Amino acid sequence: MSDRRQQIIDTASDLFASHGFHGVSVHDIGGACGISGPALYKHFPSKQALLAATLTEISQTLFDEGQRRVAEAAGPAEALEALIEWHIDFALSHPSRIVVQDREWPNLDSEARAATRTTQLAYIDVWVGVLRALRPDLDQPTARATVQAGFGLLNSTPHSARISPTAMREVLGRMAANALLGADVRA
Amino acid sequence: MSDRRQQIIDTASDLFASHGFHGVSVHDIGGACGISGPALYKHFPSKQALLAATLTEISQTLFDEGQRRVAEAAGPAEALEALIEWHIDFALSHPSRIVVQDREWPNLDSEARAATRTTQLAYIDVWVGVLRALRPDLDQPTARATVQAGFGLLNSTPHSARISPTAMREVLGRMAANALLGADVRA
DNA sequence: ACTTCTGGTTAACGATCGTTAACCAGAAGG
DNA sequence: CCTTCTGGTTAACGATCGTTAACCAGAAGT
Repeated sequence: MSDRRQQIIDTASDLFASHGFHGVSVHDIGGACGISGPALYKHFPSKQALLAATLTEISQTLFDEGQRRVAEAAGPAEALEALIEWHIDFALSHPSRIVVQDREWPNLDSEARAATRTTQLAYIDVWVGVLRALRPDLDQPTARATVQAGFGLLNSTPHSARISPTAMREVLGRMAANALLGADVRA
Repeated sequence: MSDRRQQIIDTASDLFASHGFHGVSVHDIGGACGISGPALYKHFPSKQALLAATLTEISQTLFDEGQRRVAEAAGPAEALEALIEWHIDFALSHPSRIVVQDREWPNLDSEARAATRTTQLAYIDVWVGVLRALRPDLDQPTARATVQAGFGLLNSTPHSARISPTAMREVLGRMAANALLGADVRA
């Protein structure tokens, strides 16, 4: 079964992150999996479908686990803390997924793009719900923009400098909490 | 003279942002400029060189103006405020440049990549200098990671824009200041 | 034991890409 | 008036790409 399928997704994710969707050939992907070229078509109907599988897997994982952690949290403050920790953990342990997710979605055909967009929006709205419980002053569009800026902050990890994962976790967690919750430090 | 050259850079920047470097052909770029295909080679020696010109222009602009605004500022707090405002203005008015800058640099050859990396690092260090004046507790690697996370936050604009530019400016400015300066709101 | 299914292989096709070549209209300069 | 330079054109080349076709070894099913 699809031990292979998952291996292909993992491998392709790394390659897409490094060179971009159009910068990687099916021959490259197959080769990195120990098989070659057209063998991919035994697992995916096209190269685009492989990208689509990668992207939907990511957004589904983020959404499912995010929702789970919110449901388990004692209150909105704990929920936000749990979301931040979850997103940081995912971004630190799967940097190439993060890169692919916000770099390659224009390369999807319109149906796959709509599908992942829906799941991404659902994930955003998990955050928005928690955030608005803590900051009722924010209307929904503003809360969405705020959350998306928070993602930009957290997703900067793969591009960023060399400090230890532990230190990075601390830096990002503090920055995200301050960005999302803080009263204006400027007068 | 190179009215055309600049037009090509501007046009290519938009196309690269929409479809990725390898997703756009020289025929596409030329066509969008009203000329066609190989005419580009009268202005740039290769497609990669066009991308390199785009990226160096962006990083140089960010660095030059950033440095200028810091030099004109009355103190570190005003300098940081000026940097935030400058970066937001640039990101809001040139979203495709922002996208291209942090998406396409793996597609450069190694010398061009090194060159733009140097300028980007210089821009980061402008921020780092200002930030460490305000937060002497941060060592340099941590300050760099902090600044880069701040860029991630500010650079999220192109992926987000569903509120007015004015509102976005306010949201991002507040979030960035809190992320960079705020004392930990958790405790 | 025979058939079917699964997941590979290599070869080949048509399309498209970046790039070069050959050519040319018009402005600039002497 | 002749030459040179500038910035275009179209045609063509070789490489590479995604995809399909044809084939095949081995496991599984009956």
